[in-house]
Amino acid sequence: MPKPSSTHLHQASLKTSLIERAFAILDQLGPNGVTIRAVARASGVSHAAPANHFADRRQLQTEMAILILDQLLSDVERRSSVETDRARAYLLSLFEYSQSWPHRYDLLWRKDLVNWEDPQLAANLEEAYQDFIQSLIRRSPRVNSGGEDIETLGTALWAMVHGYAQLRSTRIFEARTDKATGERRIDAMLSLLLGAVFVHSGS
Amino acid sequence: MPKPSSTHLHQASLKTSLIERAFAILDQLGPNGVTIRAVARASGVSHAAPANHFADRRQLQTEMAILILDQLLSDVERRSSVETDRARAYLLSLFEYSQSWPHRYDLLWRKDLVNWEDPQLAANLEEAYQDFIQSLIRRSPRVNSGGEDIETLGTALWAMVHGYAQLRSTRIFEARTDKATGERRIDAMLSLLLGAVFVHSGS
DNA sequence: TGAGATTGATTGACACTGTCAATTTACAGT
DNA sequence: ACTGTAAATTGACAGTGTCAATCAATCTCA
Repeated sequence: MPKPSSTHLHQASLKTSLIERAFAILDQLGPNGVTIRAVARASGVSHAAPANHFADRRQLQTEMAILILDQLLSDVERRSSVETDRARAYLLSLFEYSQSWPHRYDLLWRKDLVNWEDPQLAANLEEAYQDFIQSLIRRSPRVNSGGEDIETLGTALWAMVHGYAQLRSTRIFEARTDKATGERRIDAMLSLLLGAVFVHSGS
Repeated sequence: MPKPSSTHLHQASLKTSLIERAFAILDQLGPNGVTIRAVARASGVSHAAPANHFADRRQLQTEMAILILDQLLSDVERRSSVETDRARAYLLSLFEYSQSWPHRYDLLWRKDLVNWEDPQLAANLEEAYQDFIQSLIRRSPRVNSGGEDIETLGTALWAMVHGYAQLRSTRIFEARTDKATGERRIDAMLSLLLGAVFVHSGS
């Protein structure tokens, strides 16, 4: 039960301050800039202070990843409230987030920087993914046979958006960071996959 | 015109030896293990020797990326010679390579480790991608309207395979490294996208 | 042949990094 | 007041990339 006042000389518990600064650095310098010492420096504490709150650099970044995923999912909710198609909300939010916060998105999927064995992180993603699949089923209950095809479709959609987001930051696939172009492209790809499949099986 | 003999005390020019060792380390320890000093150590030279052949650590890895892309494309050719569908050869090779050589595949797309502004690397990828698009067109010349749709389809396919390959190494999408399962999944996704589209417009 | 230049490797240093150990500081409870 | 605990500090160690100075061997050209 930590009191709102400080233990030492920091207002908020140092931990939240560290994470705040870490995000500022991440957005500016990318994942490589997020060093324990840089974060400590930016928070005005000694280089070993963070060790009291994060065992590792990896654990700091893992906790950041959890927050990033939270953010992303709240974007999904926001979008989902103005658009009826929840599955689309997932995919479009995924892409938009990756373009708006490239370094956060990068960090999220970096297996060497983030511990994906972390139960909370894994559970949160799993839950989101299952919800995504459910929203796909709800969207069109009478797709082919069992749920196997829907699972495949969901994987294909998510992977496609993710892959496009990642590849856009290299050279392949128009390297322009023009977000509008990217969104048009994503839209076309989605109707390609969604449209074709659902047309194929009824409707 | 370097003679086949050594300049100092190395048989082959040190540069190729360095790259060889670098690949061995990469395959074993992943991208983070490929440090200038480790490569030098493994080659039995001093820590600053590599500087004569690679300006940067980044440049070493960029040259490795070029070789990786070469390898991958030669896999495409090999597969393409036994399968008539060249577009499929691209996609299946892409996936198989990513599973057989996970660390090489990782390195290839790491923007912070590899310089994608490098003209040769960029040109090689661009050429491959255009060839892939061409093979898609050749596969089914009478798809919708212009080449715009094909371009979108190509992007969707490549992105999907790439995204699936990457996401498989986290937790989402069966984390099992069971290659067979992955290949079945990829196959299903491909027929989803390819099948649906082509069915949709003729055939 | 021999003198000079050039290439390639070495050593040593610097500023970083993550992490650990020992220490000091501040607070809480009895 | 004393003790104990939690948190922050200092200091060290082994790594890292990169740069400068040095040194050796080869090549070039007269």
